[in-house]
Amino acid sequence: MVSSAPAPLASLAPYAQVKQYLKGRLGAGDWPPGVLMPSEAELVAQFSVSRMTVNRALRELQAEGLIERVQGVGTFAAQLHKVSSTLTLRDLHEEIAERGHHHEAKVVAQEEVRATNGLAGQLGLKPGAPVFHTLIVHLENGVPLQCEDRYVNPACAPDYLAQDFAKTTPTHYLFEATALWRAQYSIEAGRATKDEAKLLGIAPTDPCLIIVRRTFTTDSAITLARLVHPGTRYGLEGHFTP
Amino acid sequence: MVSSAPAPLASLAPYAQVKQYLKGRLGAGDWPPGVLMPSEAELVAQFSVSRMTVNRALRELQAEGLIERVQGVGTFAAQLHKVSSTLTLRDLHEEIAERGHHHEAKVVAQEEVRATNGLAGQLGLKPGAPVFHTLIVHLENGVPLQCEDRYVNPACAPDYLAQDFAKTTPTHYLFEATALWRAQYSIEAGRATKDEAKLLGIAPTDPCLIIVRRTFTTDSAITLARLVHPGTRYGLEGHFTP
DNA sequence: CAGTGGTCTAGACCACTGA
DNA sequence: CAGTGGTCTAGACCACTGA
Repeated sequence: MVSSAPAPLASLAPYAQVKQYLKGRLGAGDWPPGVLMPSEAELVAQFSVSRMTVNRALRELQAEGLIERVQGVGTFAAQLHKVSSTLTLRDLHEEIAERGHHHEAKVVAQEEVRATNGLAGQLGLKPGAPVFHTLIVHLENGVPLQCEDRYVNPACAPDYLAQDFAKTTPTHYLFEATALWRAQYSIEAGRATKDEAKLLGIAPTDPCLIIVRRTFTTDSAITLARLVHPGTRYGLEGHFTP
Repeated sequence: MVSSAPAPLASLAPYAQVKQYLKGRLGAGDWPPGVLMPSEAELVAQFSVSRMTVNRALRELQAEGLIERVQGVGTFAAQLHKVSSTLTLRDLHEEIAERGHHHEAKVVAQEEVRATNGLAGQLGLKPGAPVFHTLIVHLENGVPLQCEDRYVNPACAPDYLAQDFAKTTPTHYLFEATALWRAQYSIEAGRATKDEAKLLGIAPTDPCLIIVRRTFTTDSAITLARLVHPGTRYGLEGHFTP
């Protein structure tokens, strides 16, 4: 916090000041990608702080992908070579509620079935083993937004079939009832099945955004869900800032 | 590293050991969401390390969204309430090359045009101002995979039109030539335009995954791109592990 | 060899919460 | 008030790289 340190913005923790300073100069293009940046020792001198403080700032910038550090060599401005952004797959009920809209869920099916070979493989069960199945249409202000076709491993949520999914979404219930630890998903454009199209009130040829998601505990698969959205009514958005 | 500390795995830094221990117990469900976890002081005693070391482990777990910390109160197991995953939008050329396939780009248009009102607004230019435009079809092993309709702010990349986009993708060129700082995107299912369908060799009614992406420097918009992919040939995948 | 980052320590002061 | 986390310091030892 000495005169040589630029703009010592009041009330910001020292490590955050160092971080902000570096981020600003990176954003201004003062260190083009791949270029050697000031060493910890130089920043220590410049800001008159301890090395741990500078180190924290640099470690966090590294975690954010803005810089690269090599032991024994130095710190480099990172190549921003990919735009990686956080895509959040959330509970649809929350999403709709946040928009101030009304969410309604129509439960089309809620039953126990026998796992087909493919399904058993996906959930890590034996073919023919009992599996819980729900088919639910979610509406936003009365308009069908998502058709949720879901299979659940009974071992992970034994009470699944006893829930009233007109009141709680399966996503929400499973978040509460199970120890989610891992998830896997794919996002595709495709067509709804005939039944799904009917439930969504769209033409069978209408493009749909289809998300297939599997979640796991530490050990086993919890659920497999196919989420079909009319392309004209639902999209994903995101942004990326370092 | 005392006998009371469980499994002091050799050759892992102390902060990483603490982190791994907590992560393991969280994954095992030993601390259900919302529950009070050991304090820093308790972990200091348990692992016989300094508080800064424990603090680093906890801070990183917090950054990963696994725990929540409240000053004056304590550390709590987080509600894993959303599955947020890193979605990486990459250079298509790299993506195809990584699959060991052959990438080819057909440049359909490469020109200077005048910005329409809408486009000018998106790029922060005046209506009627000159804008660079390219229309390129990307093929994977000869099969059309993406139709890339892109507008570029001339101020950010004055030499854009002089590039040979059969050899370098616009994405790659712009990564090198500009100081990308922010990006925004949407992902939708929709239909290609008639022209796009012809270029992609699909029926105009075929569902497509459409990504619209805008990138920015610190100050101004760099580029607006509409990326149209045949739904049967392209999808996004991701996973999430804490 | 000097310079780099990776990590740790044993203390410190502080703001905050809840009893 | 005692307990919590947020942060900082001034030192330390180490592994690593390149000259």
